[in-house]
Order: sequence, then structure tokens, then C-alpha cells
Amino acid sequence: MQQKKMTLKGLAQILGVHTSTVGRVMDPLTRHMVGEEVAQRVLKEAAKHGYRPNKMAASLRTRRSNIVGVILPDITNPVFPPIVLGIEDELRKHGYVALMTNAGEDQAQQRFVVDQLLARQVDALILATATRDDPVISHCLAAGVALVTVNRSEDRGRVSSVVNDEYAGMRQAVEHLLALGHRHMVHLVGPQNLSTGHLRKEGYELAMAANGVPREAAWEVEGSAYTREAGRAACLEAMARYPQATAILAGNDLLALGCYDGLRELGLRCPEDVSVVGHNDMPFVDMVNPPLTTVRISHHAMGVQAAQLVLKGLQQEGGGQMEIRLKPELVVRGSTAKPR
Amino acid sequence: MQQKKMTLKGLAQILGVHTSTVGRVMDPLTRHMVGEEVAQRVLKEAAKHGYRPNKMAASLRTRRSNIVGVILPDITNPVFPPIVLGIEDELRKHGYVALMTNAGEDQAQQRFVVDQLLARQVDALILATATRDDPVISHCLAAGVALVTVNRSEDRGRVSSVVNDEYAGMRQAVEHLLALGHRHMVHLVGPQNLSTGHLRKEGYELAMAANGVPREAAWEVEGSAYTREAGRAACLEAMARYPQATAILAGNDLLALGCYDGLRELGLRCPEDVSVVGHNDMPFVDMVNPPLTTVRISHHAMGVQAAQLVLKGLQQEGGGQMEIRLKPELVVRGSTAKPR
DNA sequence: CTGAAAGCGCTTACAG
DNA sequence: CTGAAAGCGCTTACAG
Repeated sequence: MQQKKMTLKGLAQILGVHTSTVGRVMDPLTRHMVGEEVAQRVLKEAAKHGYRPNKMAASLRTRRSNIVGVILPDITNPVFPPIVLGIEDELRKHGYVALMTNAGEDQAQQRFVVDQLLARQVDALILATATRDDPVISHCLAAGVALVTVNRSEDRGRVSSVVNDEYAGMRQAVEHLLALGHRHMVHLVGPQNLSTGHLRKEGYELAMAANGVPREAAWEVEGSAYTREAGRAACLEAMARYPQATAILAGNDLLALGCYDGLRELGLRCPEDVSVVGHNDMPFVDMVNPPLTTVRISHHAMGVQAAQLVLKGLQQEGGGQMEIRLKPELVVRGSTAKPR
Repeated sequence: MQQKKMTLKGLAQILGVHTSTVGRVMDPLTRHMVGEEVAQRVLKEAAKHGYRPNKMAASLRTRRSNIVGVILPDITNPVFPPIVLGIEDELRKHGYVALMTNAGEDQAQQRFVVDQLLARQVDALILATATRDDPVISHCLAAGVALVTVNRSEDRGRVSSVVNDEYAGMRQAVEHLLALGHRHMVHLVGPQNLSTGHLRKEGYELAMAANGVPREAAWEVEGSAYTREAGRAACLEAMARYPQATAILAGNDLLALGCYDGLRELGLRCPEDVSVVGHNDMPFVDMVNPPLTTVRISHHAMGVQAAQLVLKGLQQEGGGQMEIRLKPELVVRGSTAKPR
């Protein structure tokens, strides 16, 4: 049963034709160059031996691997799988595959992973790891590989990106709380080295100002990372510093879930004592207690767009960078209510 | 800045030595074959040009790609990311990379993905998609690629696997409920074409029998898939068929979460009216309402073991198949209590 | 319509 | 210690 690996040369030998003839038949685009009867014989023999062209050899020759590398900071964070799905779905349509690797947040490790992927001749890279000022991006740029960031962007605008419209999301969240009657809210700020954390903070300040809230009443507390534990710690600090607060705007859902932990420790109820809003609408946040009000971000669509963008960049070298911003949508659930 | 791609030949030309000399220097294992001064000159020039060996070319020559393909049924199911992480961590240690793709549960699509990976010359495959009787595995076997299944196994034992000890997990869950005093429980059976669903069902029946529960009192209801929606539907059916039931043993956490939906619809409280136990301990099930009692499965460790196993298989061709069973652990939370 | 040849960038026995 | 040569499995201009 175990088939010996068949090659073009092997088939050509069996059939008594030249390898280039067999090669032409195997590629649908060049098949028409070969006589009908010959083509049929070749196809039949190939099928018989379960011939599978060696794409590595083809890539070596054509200098295109049809592989796009995808670098993730943390695959166990539920926002990334949908992005990955979107990327894969779109790439597959165009004959590309994704080679995705989890690099963590450590930049030395990320650089190592980038080098690994470049050594494997990826045609392009999609980074979900971008920081606002990212030496890894500089590294990629220096290597001259096609590049797109997804979910996060860098500040300098050297590379195209597909991101969420963070201002729009924050504005919806802020106005939802204001409409409920909240006058004392705290923004649990996400990491400032990431565009998401930074833009949500700016978005919060802009939205508050736009609604006439004085700057000194737009309270903020720093979260050290996008984790549940950081959310818990920041929540404790927030409620210590601003005991009058009746609502928390968390930088993302993980931070929001951490707030649930923190509030519970403090003996405060959500939403009766404190309302909580998250960001992302990750899976299952509708099942936590209470169901989380959150800004829904279109992660799958983001992946699709990122793939399209990177493939486009592959075709027309240059052409300028762009940023695609997807609109978020506030999903109101049980974690927000009128202030006591 | 944008570096022209440097090759062995290019370097050799610049340095006035033969490509094979440069090649020997670039590989730490053969570096000692070259004179110290020459080696230093080569290294310096390589660094200056940011030389990065083309692994595709090397693979073509050596016939080893150092790539392991990983095929997933659903990356958005939270059990898989930790497995993937474990696989990647372990492979990286040995100089391999994972080429993972989401193939869905559709077998035609899976076969297509397998062919893609084989065409890209992966050295081995790790399947997280295995069904008990799996034509895709036959396909892989016919192609003669090294193979391991993870999380799920096939019935015929043709391929090595790393799985959870399902009997042990179910036994803990059943005995926990019996100890609480439950006498009327329903097993919400997972898909029977998957080893997990099948073995958990058998494990349930064995555990009940071992504890003296007559066969006809070991109630079961089929869930059509491992999804929240299937769990909801099966829960409704279960409570209609067995209104006396005071506990549900769900085939996995997704089904268990679906039970929460179903119970809510029926106006039943968990755990006061009905206790629920899940399987997997996926992220955040400690945060749902009520926190889910569930069988914790070591997904990350499963990934690590699978990677080790597949690499071992790569070294010593043949050597017989084996199954590695990891021990689960029951995590008791708020979704189980004494029956009313 | 088909063939002969060169070459993608490596590795590795074989000489010397 | 270094070089010359062959070859991994393809693709693709160039002939005829």
C-alpha cells in the first residue's frame, strides 16, 4: 500500500516522454500545450501512482512558496482563533496556506520566529503581535518581506494594517454608560505599548470630552496586561482610588472578567454596585455572571481583510500603505445597569 | 536597507572560496571541518549581508523539511489552542516547526488539507481530527507519512495516539455525583463517531455498573455534536424524557454550557434543581453562572506528548504503535450540589 | 506539440 | 582543510 514517492522524472521514464511534457500536463494552466492523447496517458499514469507534485521543488524554482506566515502573541487568547480562521479561509481561496506560529509577547522570540519563517521562504507575513513602536517590524521591513499587521497597528504607519475602529467602540461604550445615568466611571486602561490599549484610552478621553465631561472626571487606572489577573489587580486599585465610581470600562474582556473577581473580593455586586463593560465580545462572555456588556469586534472579518490586503501587496509591489478600520458594535447584556 | 537575498554561491564568490566551504561553515555541525581563519571570514561576511540559508533548498536536497503538519477540526474550540501550544513548544526544542491548519470536521476538506501538507513535504502529521473509523487516516497511511493522533484516537489502533483517560474521568464524575446523593442522572452523550464521545459513554456505563447502579437506570441522551446548541437541545430532550433526573453528565463543556441554556428555558435552576458536570475544563468555565464542575483534561501536556511521539516515530521507523493516556482530574465547582 | 538544457539554493560523498 | 561535481524535483525560456 505504502507508495514509493513518484516524481516527474519517474513518470516521464515510464511513459517514454520528456519530464517537461509531464510537467506541462500536471499544471492546468499549461496543459493545453500538450496533445490530448498524451495528456490523458500522463494523467492516468500519475493517478495510478498517486503522484503529488513536490511544491518545495516548485517553490525553489519559481521563488514563490505560496505560504503566508502568521505570527500570534497568544493563541489561547480567544480573540485570535477567529482571526486565524478568517486568514486561512481567505488564503485558501487563493491557493495560499498559512504557516502560523505562536511567538508570545517576547520580542527576541518573535524575531527568532520571523527568521524561521523567512528561512522557510514565506511570501509574506501577517503580524498579530505588533506594538506601537516595534523593532520586529523594522526587522521584517529590512528583510524586505511583504507585511501586514492585524488587530494591532504600529504608530509610524510603515505597514498596512487591519484593525478595529477603537474610537468608535469606546464612544459607544461611554455613551451607553452616560445614557444609563453614570457620572463616575473609570477606564481600566490596557497596555499602552499596544495600539488597542492606547487608542481605547484616547477614544475614552475623546468620548468623555465630546459629551461634556471635564477632563479631571475622566478617571483612569492602568492595567499591566490584557489578562484576567491584571484586571483583578487594577479593579482593586480603581475602587480604592475612586470609591464613588459606579462603572468600569475595561480595556478588554479579560480585564473585565478580572474585574468580576476584584469586585467579588470587595463584596461589590455587578451591576447593582458597579457596571462593567468589556471589549472584544469573546466567546462565552454571554455566559458569565452577569453576562458581559461589551464592544463586539469583528475578528473573523479582520482576518479575511488582512489576508486580502497581504495578497494584494504581493501582486502590486509598493502602492502605499493603508489602514482598514472595521466598525465595532456594542452588545448590551447584564453587566451594565443604572447606577444605584 | 532592503537587503538583496544572499546565497551560498554569492558569498563564496565574494570571498573567493568554494560554495561547499561556505556551506560547511554555516552548519555548526560541519564547521569544524573548516580552518579557523576561513570560518571567521565567512561568518563575518554572512552576517554583513544578513545571509539566511534557504531551508527549502536544503529540504529538497536532504529530503527532510523539519515541518510537522497539524490538522485541527475547529481552532475556535478552546480545547485546541493549548494542544497546539504544547505541540509547538516541544517541536521548537527539536528544530521543527508546526504547520497547522484548520480543516473543519468535513472529511473531504480534511483529505484536501492532508494532500496540501504532503505536497509541502511535511515530515509527519499530527491529527486532532481523528474519528473512530477514519478514511483520512487510511489516506495518510497509504501515503506513508509518519502519523500520530492527539485528543482523539481511531478504533483500529493503526496509529499511535495521545489521549485522555476517558474511563478514569467519567468514573470520577459519576462517583462525585453518587457521593452527593444523586440517584437519577443522565449522560448527555457526545458524538459516537469520536473516541471521546464513545469512550465517555462506555466509561459512564462502566462506572455506573461498578457502583451497583442497574443498567436501565443509567440514562442516556444523544447530543448531535460538541456544541452549545446541541447541548441545549439534548438537555431539553433529557428533561422531557427523564423528569426525575437531578444531574446531567455532559460529554464536554460546550454541551454542559448548552445545558445551562436549556435549564434556564425550562425554568430549572442549576445546581438547586439539576447538577451539571462537564468535560475539559476549558478556559473561563470557572466564571460562568454557576461555575462549572468539570473533568480537567491536560491539553497542553497532550500536545507535548504528541510532538514527542511523532518525533520518536520519525527516528526509528516502525517500532509499533502505542497509546499514551493522560490522567484527568475532577474540578468541583458550583454546578454540582446535593439533589433537592 | 514535444524535447533538451539550464538553474532555483542547497548538501554531501569523493578527491586531493 | 578545501574544491569539484552531482543531484534533490521542479519550471521555463529556447529550439525545432
